[in-house]
Amino acid sequence: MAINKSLLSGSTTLLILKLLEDKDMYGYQMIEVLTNRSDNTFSLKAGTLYPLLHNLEHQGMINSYDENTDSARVRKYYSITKKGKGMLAEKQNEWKAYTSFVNRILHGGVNFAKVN
Amino acid sequence: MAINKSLLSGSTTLLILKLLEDKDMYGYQMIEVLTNRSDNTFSLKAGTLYPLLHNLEHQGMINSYDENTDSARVRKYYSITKKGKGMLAEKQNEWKAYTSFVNRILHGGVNFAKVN
DNA sequence: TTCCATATATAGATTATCTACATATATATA
DNA sequence: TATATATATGTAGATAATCTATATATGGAA
Repeated sequence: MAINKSLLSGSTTLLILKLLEDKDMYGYQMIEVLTNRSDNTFSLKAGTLYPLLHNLEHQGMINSYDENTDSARVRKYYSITKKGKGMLAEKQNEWKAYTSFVNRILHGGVNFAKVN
Repeated sequence: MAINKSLLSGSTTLLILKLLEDKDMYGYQMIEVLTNRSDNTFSLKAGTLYPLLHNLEHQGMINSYDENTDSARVRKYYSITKKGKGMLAEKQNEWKAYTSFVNRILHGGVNFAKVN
């Protein structure tokens, strides 16, 4: 399997799809969850997330629906589609392959003995 | 520790510095080694590598010297500097922190129970 | 009422990587 | 011998992911 170059930077998509696999969420909530789960070391910026969500929806990976709470405020929830689940599986494999590769370089191991 | 955003895409620098920690190498050789170690799934492009090497040298992370073989061909070898080793240590920590975070999202675990 | 948190959105800048091209030598093959 | 392929380094311009900055609007707290 060739490693998709977009993964090198694009792990944000992987994270978003994974969150939505668990449950429907709205954008601001995703930012909060990711910040909390990383102990505040990682924070996805709103200016990164919203265009990404629009793009994923355009590609048919996720769907959106407005949820009217009792107040005037409207939250835009997203759900993952079947196609999106396929993309998630793919990106998870790529993530695993790429991190295995980098870790092999960083820590050596059986393949490190290979002649160069 | 806040995760340096440049790591999300910039793991190439980490790989290069790690290779040079082991031994001096020339550019084309780095490309070959990384390709081989990844079982041909990853290939760093020359157009990516050479500007990156020039940049790292400009920053004082690596030094270069020409090695004249008996033939007319000249290979440009690079060695890592003390400063470069510092950068390598930093980037290794960031790599570890970021991959731990993503893996926590992907696989759940103790911190997964946190309330959102 | 004023400030901060919540919530979504877009424009423009930055940066890493890519493709494509250029140059030159070494080696293998037709 | 000629020609293609591998080795080796380099730059220019394009693409894509993310960022900062800005805009808008509501809810709640000081």
